[in-house]
Order: sequence, then structure tokens, then C-alpha cells
Amino acid sequence: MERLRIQITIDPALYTRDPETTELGRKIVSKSIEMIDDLGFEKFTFKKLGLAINSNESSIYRYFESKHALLVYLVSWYWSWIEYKIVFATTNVSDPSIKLLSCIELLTKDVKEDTSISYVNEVTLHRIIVAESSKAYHTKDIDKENSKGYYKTYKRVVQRVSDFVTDIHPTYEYPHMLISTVIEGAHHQRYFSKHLPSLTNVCEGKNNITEFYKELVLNAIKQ
Amino acid sequence: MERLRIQITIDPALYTRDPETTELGRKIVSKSIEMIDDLGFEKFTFKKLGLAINSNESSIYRYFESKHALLVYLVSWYWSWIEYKIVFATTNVSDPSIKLLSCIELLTKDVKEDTSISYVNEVTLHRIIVAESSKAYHTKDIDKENSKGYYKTYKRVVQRVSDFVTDIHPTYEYPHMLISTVIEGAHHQRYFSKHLPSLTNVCEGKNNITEFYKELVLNAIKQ
DNA sequence: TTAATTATAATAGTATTACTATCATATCTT
DNA sequence: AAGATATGATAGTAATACTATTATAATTAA
Repeated sequence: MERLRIQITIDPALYTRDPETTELGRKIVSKSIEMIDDLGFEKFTFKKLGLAINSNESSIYRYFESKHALLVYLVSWYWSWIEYKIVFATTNVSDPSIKLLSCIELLTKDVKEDTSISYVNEVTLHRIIVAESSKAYHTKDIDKENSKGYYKTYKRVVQRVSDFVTDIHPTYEYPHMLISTVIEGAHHQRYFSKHLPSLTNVCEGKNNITEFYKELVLNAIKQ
Repeated sequence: MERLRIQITIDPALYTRDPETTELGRKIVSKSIEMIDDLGFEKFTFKKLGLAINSNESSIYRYFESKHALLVYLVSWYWSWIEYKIVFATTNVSDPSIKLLSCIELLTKDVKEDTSISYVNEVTLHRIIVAESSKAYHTKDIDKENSKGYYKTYKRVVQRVSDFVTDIHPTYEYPHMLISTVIEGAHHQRYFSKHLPSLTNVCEGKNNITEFYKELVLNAIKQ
């Protein structure tokens, strides 16, 4: 079976020059994912990246104005990808409960397979999201960046899933809180399970995180 | 009424030299809280701090080996303080449901009043916890630091509150996940409500965050 | 009380970071 | 073939996150 080619479109506000359109741009994105996963965001630099792809620091700056901007780009890419999967999983499904559970599954499960859409390795990117994404918005520039639309895709994903909550329970007061709690919580639990396991109840081989959040949400909106 | 003097004891692993024991040490802690809140963790430096307290960068390094170590210290201080409040609020209370609800209240509510225990301004520190604490453990050194006991207090708080969950519902499978979800979630919601409000459902003047998490937990462990 | 110890401040120095600027060269387009 | 554009190489800057050294001040012990 041939795979559909997924179109991930990224808002031009998130780059100086579109990395998708050139070989160098794609190499920047691809290798930066690998290196941030490997070194952690703090120790990752454009100089090291340039060296690794046989290019130059100054060339990378033509695509992204800072390494922070690159992180925001990657986070946004991830949310566009998740949004695509949500749309794909929920169109033509009529039962909002099924839609909601599919979304929770997509938002909380581990990414184990690279669907090889493109130059982006989704497994590695997911690890970056879990370990580093909170650094993208925990900045003193958050308000300025938010007004430029940097976090639009994330907000749209939360809105979409919250809408399913509202479909199920129209008077539920906290749909956005519930969904953003699930999303951020799942990332934390994923991180904790590896590094601070006493903060979780994750068992080997089980999809505990997904099970926990499905149950949590269903109980929260039970009427 | 005279206030009880609270004893916040910090594990010596968290500093090079105990800042509580000297004037300079207390000034470092006190002013760093102010400055991290003000500048954000990235733009905060020991050089600036030294300047602000009429001391010197090199003197500060005698108390904390790095600015990351100082952040970890502050986070740990916060959890010791919360632990104290939890112990205070739950001793001599027999009903585990009341204990649990008190804990959720303490873990999720906004800190509005500086109880002036000491040189630590708890209102400001709470803002730092909300905005910066995730940077303390999202490091490549997490495992090494965890083995040195850097996150002990946080883990102990989660354990304490999880125990109340287990008292109420002995077979509930995810007590730790539930509590760490509440804690991290509350911090996120607090941050989002200020900077990305569309991810929340916070209303002016209401304690929505606390209400949301109380309801969430009670529904999760309802039998 | 003096000597020894310890704490602090001042200064200097280092490698690295996160950029910016300039320019030559390669490549692609018209 | 000329012009435009993209890339790479080099250099430079202010700041960061430290380390090391030394002088001086303050505390403590003999």
C-alpha cells in the first residue's frame, strides 16, 4: 500500500526562510532534531549543527533567527502533525466519545514508529517534545511571541479536542483545562517514567499513561 | 498572634555552602528569587546578582556551584515549604478525603500572601516555580542529579499525597500519576491563564484551577 | 591579644555562546 | 552572458558561565 504524502504546512512567521524548500533547510531540520535529542537543547548550538551537516553557522541563521526560533518551529511542526492525525482519525466518525478517545490516544501514546513522511523523524521529535517543548513557551518573550502566532497550532489542537468534550457534555465547565492537562500531563508522565519513576505508576509493556488519561477524562465528563 | 517560626531544612547536597547560615547567603537567595522572577532564568546571571547585592560573582559561586544548582535549591525549598504546609494541614485530621482536598488546595491555589517566614518571598518563589521549575529537571543531567537526591522533597510530597489517595481508594491504580498530574497541571494552568488563556477556562476572581482539580481527582477515585 | 583561620571582594582570565557583518564563490535564472 | 540569489568562510563582538589568584576583612582559637 502506498502511503499518502502528508502536507505539513508551517506558518511563515516561524522561520526566516522556509527550510522545506531547500536541501540545506531540510538538513538543518533533520539534523537539529537528532542533535537536540542527543545533546539536549542547552548544549545544542548552530555551530555544532553547521559542522555536523558540513555547512556553516551563518547559513543556518538564514533559516532560523535563533536556536529558540528553531525549537518553536519544531514544536509547531509536531502540533501540525498531531493535528493532521486528529483530523484523519476523526473525520467520518459520528460518535463524539469515540472521537475523543482517539484523540486522547494520539495525544498520550508513545511514538514508536517513524512514518517517514519526510525529513522529520517523528520518534525523535516526540522525544524532544517530551523533554524540551516546555522551554519553547517558558520564556519572558511568551506574550510577544504568542501575538506573532507562534503557538497557534498548539492552541488549535486543544480547541479541536475540547470541542469533542463539549459535544459530549455541553455544559462541562473546563474542556480546555481538561485537554491541556492531558497533553502536558502525558508528556510529563512520559518523562517521569524514564527519569523520576516514583512520580508515576508506569508498568513495563503496558500503555498505562494512555489508560490513565482515558479513564481520567471519561470520569471527569461523566454525567 | 505570634507566628510559629517554620524550620525549612534543605539537604546539604543542594548547596556548596549553606546560604541560610550567613547574611550573604540569605541575600543571595532572597535577591535571586526577585531577579529570576524579574528577568527570567535565562537572562539571570550570577554577575548581575553580585552587582545587585553589592557582592561579587565569585562569592556567589562559593554558595552554589552553578545557576542551575541555585534553581534546584529554590525548587527544593519550595517543596519543603509545601511539605510543611501539608503536614500542618493534615495532622490530627482523620478523614482522608478532607486531608486529600486540603492537599489539592495547597498544591493548586495561587500564593498571594508572603507569610514572611524568612528571607524567602513565597509569592515570588511561587511565580518562579510556575514559570521556571520545569527547567530544573529537564536537563540531560537529570539521572545523575536525581541519584544525588536533588528531587527528593518533590518526590516525598507526591508520595505523601498519593498515600491519602490510597487511603481513600486502596486499589486505585494510578495514585502517583494522579497527584503529579495535578501538581504539574496546576502550574501549567496558572501559567497558561496569564499567557495562553485559550488553553484554560479561568475566570476572573474564581478559583477555577483548584475547583477543576478537586473535581477531577474526586471523580477519578470515585468508587 | 595575637595568631591563625576563614570569608569576602576584586581582578583577571578562559572557552564558549549566540549572534552580526562582510565578502568571495558557486549556482541558478532570465 | 549578466544578474540575482544562495552558500560558505572568516572575522568580530558582547556576554555567559565559569575558574583561579590574591588582597583584605572579619571571626575564632590559643
